[in-house]
Amino acid sequence: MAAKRKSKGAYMISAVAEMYDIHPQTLRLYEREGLLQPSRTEGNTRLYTDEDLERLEFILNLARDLGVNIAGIAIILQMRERMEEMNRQMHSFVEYVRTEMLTQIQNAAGPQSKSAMVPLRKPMIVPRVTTKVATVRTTSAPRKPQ
Amino acid sequence: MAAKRKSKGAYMISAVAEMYDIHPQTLRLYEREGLLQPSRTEGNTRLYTDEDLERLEFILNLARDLGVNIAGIAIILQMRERMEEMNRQMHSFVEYVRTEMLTQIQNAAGPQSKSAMVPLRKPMIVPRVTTKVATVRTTSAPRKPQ
DNA sequence: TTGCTCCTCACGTCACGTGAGGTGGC
DNA sequence: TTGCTCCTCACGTCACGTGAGGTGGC
Repeated sequence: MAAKRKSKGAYMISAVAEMYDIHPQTLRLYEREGLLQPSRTEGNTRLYTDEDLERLEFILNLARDLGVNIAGIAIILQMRERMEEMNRQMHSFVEYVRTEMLTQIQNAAGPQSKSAMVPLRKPMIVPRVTTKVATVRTTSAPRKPQ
Repeated sequence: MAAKRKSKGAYMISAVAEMYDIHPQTLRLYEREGLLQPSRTEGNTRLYTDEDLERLEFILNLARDLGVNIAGIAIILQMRERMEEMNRQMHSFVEYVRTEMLTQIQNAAGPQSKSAMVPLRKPMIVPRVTTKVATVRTTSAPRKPQ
């Protein structure tokens, strides 16, 4: 359940704290532990972009709902990035194959024999992938807010 | 650093505890929390297979060296399985493309025109992927053994 | 000045690991 | 019997979240 927010904004710590019902010290803690890197104004005040907030939502989902500690969140964030990168590579590979295959076939057949092209033996199956974090089967209850 | 162990074994809890310098109660805790599912003898004694031990090593790496709590380990194990599945799909897709492409080109060209085949415009780049858990940039120190 | 920001220090609570204690089967 | 197993209960320690307290700039 993402909190509503305008796009292209930049928020000071108290605004973010209110939006997500989180203590400002907790936001500073997450930064100190390397989970979030908001930019700063010249006066050293933290500024949270929409990208930071998307990341924060992910973090809060892990911390509050799933009870993951900070070390775990750091690793999960890394794995999420790795999976997104895999996804990008996969899709660009699929795209490459699609176009390159046509080119190859046309080259091989020559301009006069378009009718020689036949359908693929089986459909190309592009793996569907999500980087969302699912429910968990551990019995340890998430930490209650303190 | 994996501890040495014979393949195809099945180990009782005290053997595993000694091999990995871990308290038997901790092994029972990990099972209760859903991280490990060793089989049981008819007399209800836990039996750890090599597969269980491989999983245990992964768990201990996360818990001891990286300081991840149980909820985090559960999620990371899920993500690891998902990434391994992605890898399998990716490689089978690559294999499919390799063979299907040849078939297509040969079909299109007909038996008489093998020379019409040209090299691909650019090499096929198969994404390289690892499901290992890397070092972490959080500053929180792992829990000391107690 | 007011209301924000920054920071450090400290404390309460909970999860995790472990120890004790009692049971039962090979 | 011995030495393992099973289980539950309980405790010490640490991480996480939060509050207080003092500073400084718009």
